[in-house]
Amino acid sequence: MAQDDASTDSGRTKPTINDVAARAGVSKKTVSRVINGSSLLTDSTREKVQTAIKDLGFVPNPQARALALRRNFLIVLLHDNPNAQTVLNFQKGVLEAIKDSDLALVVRPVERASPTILDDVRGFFEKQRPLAALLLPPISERADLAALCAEMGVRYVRVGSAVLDDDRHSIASNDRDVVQAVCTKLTDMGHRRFGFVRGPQGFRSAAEREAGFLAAMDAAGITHDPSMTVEGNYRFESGIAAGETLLSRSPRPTAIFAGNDEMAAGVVHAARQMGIQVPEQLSIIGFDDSPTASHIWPPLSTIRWPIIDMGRIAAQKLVPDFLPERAYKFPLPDVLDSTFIDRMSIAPPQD
Amino acid sequence: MAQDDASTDSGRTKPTINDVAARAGVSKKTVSRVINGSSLLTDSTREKVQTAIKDLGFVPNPQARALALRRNFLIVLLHDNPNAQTVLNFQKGVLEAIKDSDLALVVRPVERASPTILDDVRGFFEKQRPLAALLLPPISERADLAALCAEMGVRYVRVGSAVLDDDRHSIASNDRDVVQAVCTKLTDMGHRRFGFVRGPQGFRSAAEREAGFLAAMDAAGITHDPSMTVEGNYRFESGIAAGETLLSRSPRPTAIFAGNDEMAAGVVHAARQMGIQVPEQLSIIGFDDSPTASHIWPPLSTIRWPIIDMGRIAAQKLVPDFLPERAYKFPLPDVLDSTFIDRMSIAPPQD
DNA sequence: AAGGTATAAGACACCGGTGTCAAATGCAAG
DNA sequence: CTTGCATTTGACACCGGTGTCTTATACCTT
Repeated sequence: MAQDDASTDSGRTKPTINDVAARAGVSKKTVSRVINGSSLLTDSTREKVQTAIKDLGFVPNPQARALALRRNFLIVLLHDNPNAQTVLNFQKGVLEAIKDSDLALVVRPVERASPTILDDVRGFFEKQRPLAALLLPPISERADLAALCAEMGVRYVRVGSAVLDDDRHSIASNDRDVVQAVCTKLTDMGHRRFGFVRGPQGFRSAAEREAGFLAAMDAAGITHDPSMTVEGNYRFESGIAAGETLLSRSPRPTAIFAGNDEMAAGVVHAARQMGIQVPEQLSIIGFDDSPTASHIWPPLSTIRWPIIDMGRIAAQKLVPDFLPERAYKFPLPDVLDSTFIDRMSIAPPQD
Repeated sequence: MAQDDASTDSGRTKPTINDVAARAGVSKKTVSRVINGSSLLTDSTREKVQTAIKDLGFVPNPQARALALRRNFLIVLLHDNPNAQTVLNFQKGVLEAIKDSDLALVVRPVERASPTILDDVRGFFEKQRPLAALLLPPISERADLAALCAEMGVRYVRVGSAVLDDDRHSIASNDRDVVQAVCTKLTDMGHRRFGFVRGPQGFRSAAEREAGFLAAMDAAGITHDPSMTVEGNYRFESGIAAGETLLSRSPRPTAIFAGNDEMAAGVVHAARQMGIQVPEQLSIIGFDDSPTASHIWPPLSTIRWPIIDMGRIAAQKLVPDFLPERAYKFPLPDVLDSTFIDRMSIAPPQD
C-alpha cells in the first residue's frame, strides 16, 4: 500500500490539509475550497483533490476550522424542562438530523429562576462559541434569551406550544387546536360539567392548553365556572391536590382535562382515593403521552406531541447548510400536529 | 473607566492573550503559564498577570487551546440506555460537576446492535477529539469500547451495576447487595414462593440483580424453581407478559421481584387483570425509582440507585484536574449505595 | 495576434493559544 | 567578586485550517 513517502507517513499520523495538497499537486487553499464546496473550481481540480482526500482518508480538523472561523461546530441545547422524556426525545430528533454531519450536540441546562441566567448563557457562548442554540420550553419563551443569541451571532430556534418567533426561528406544536378538538369530543359525548387542571403560570403551554379548553367550552355553549379551573405545577402531587379540590365540588365534574399526564395521573389517584370510578364516573385526559400515561390504570387517553420530529426539524431549520443529506424538503413546517391517543380513561357521562 | 488605549479597546473586542501580556509587561508564554497553573513562576509575576487578566476580563479561547493541545474540552456521553430518566439524571450529575469549568457535555447515542459501532465511535473521536468519554450501561459493558477510548487517548469512566474496570475507570452501584437485602426483607416477612422477572440477556444489571435475588433465596433456605424466573426486556409490555405467566402458575408466587420499575408496573397490571390484590395477595418490588413507580397504584416499593451522584463522581474521576473547586475529597468511591424506597406494594403473605 | 476581462489557483498572514529550547536571572559556593 | 548551577522568562515556530489579495490561466473581442 505504501506507494510513496507521503502515504507511508499517512499510516502513522493523521493526514493534514498539507498532505492532501501535496498529493493532489495543488495549494492548501485549493484543498480548503474543495472542503468548503466553493463554486469557483475546475471540475478536474476538484476531482484531483477529492481523490487525494479519499486516498489519504483525510478528515479536516474541526478545532482548526473552529479557530479560523471563530465558530465551533456545536449545537447547544438550552433547557430547563423538567420532563425527562420530552428532553430526551427532543435530543433524539436533533441527533437524528445531525447524525452524519460534523456537528455535535451539547446540553446545557439553565436555571429559569436564576437572576444571572443571561450572564451565564453569555459566558457559555463566549467560551464555546457554538454555531447554534436550541431553546426548549419554558425558557424558549424568553425573548431576552433569543435576543442574546441574535446579538452573539448564534443561530437559534425556539420550541414551543405555539409559534414564538418568525418562521426561521420557531417550531411549534398546535396545543390549542388539539386540546380544543379533544375537549369537543368530550362535549359531543355529552359531558357538560368540566374540571380543568391548569399548568403553572409563566408556561405558554399552560396558557395555550387552557385557551383550547375554553374554546371548546364556548363552542359547546358551556359557561365554564372559573372555580372549576385549578392550577398545578405539572407534577404528580399537584395533580392529586387539584383532583381532590375539583372532585369535592358539588355537583362534581364528569370530565377533567389536565395540563399534562403527570397531573392527570394525580387526578386518577385522587379519584381512586375518593372511590370514584374512572372512566365510568369520571373521564380524564392528559397531555404528553409520557410513559406514566400508559403505565397507570386505567391507561390514560392523552395527546402525543411530535417532539422527536420537532427536534429533527428544529435542527434542519438551524443548520440546513451543515446537514449532509438534503433529503428533507423546504419549506420546513412551523407547526406540527399533535395526535390524540385514545386509551381507556374517557367514557360518556353516566345518567 | 477607560484609563488607557488598551482598556478602551477591550470594550469592543475580546481581549487576547497578547493584550494581557502587554498589560502585564510579560510575554504571552508567561501568561499561558499562569492560565495553566504552571508551578515555575514567581509569585509576583503570577500576581501581575492575574491582575491584568482580571482587569481585562480575559477568557482564554478554547478553540485555540484545543488546536494547540490537540484536545477538545468536551466530555462525551456515550449511551444507548432506553430509560430517559436515568440518562437525564446522569447528565444532571455530570453537569453539576463540570458547572464552573471550561468543559462542555456532548451527548452521543450509539446503537448497541450496530456492527459498525466501533468505527462510528472512532470517527466521532477523530473528529471531535474529546477529552473524555462516559460510558453508560449497557454499552459500558463492552470492553472493546473502553479499549478504543484508551487507544485514542480519551479518558473514560464506565458506569455499571457492578464494578466493570479498575477504580480509575469505573463507578458502580451495588445492585447485587441491595437486591439481596431487599429480598431478604421479603423472606423475613414470611414469603416463600417467589417469582423473578429478569432483565434481558446481555445486561449486566440483569445478571447482578438476579444474583442478588438468588443469594437471598439461598440465605433463606429457599430452593428457587428456575421456571419461576421469566425474562423480560425492561419494558412495560414484557412485564405484563411475565406477570401473566408467573401468576398463572399454581401455586402462585406471593412475591415477585422485577428487574426494573417498568416491568414491575407490568406485573401490577397483569395482577389487576387477574383480580389479584396488590399487596394483599401479591407483593411486588421494582428497581430504579422511576416516575412510574410512584404514579401507579399501589405506589411501588422500589430501589433507588444514586444515578445523579454517579454522574457527578464519574465526572470527578474523569477530569479532576479540570474542575475548579476541589470541594470533593479523594479517594472517590467506586461503589455507591442504592436505597430501598418502601411504598405500598409489599405486605406479608396471606398464607 | 494582441488586448481585455473573467475566472481559477496560489502566497502569505492570521486565528489564539502551546511546546521547545535558548537566554536571562537569582542565588550559593569558592 | 567570580563561577556554576538551578530556576524563571522569553523568542519563535507550530497546531491545521481560512481570509485577503495577487498572480496565472482561460476565454472573448476586435
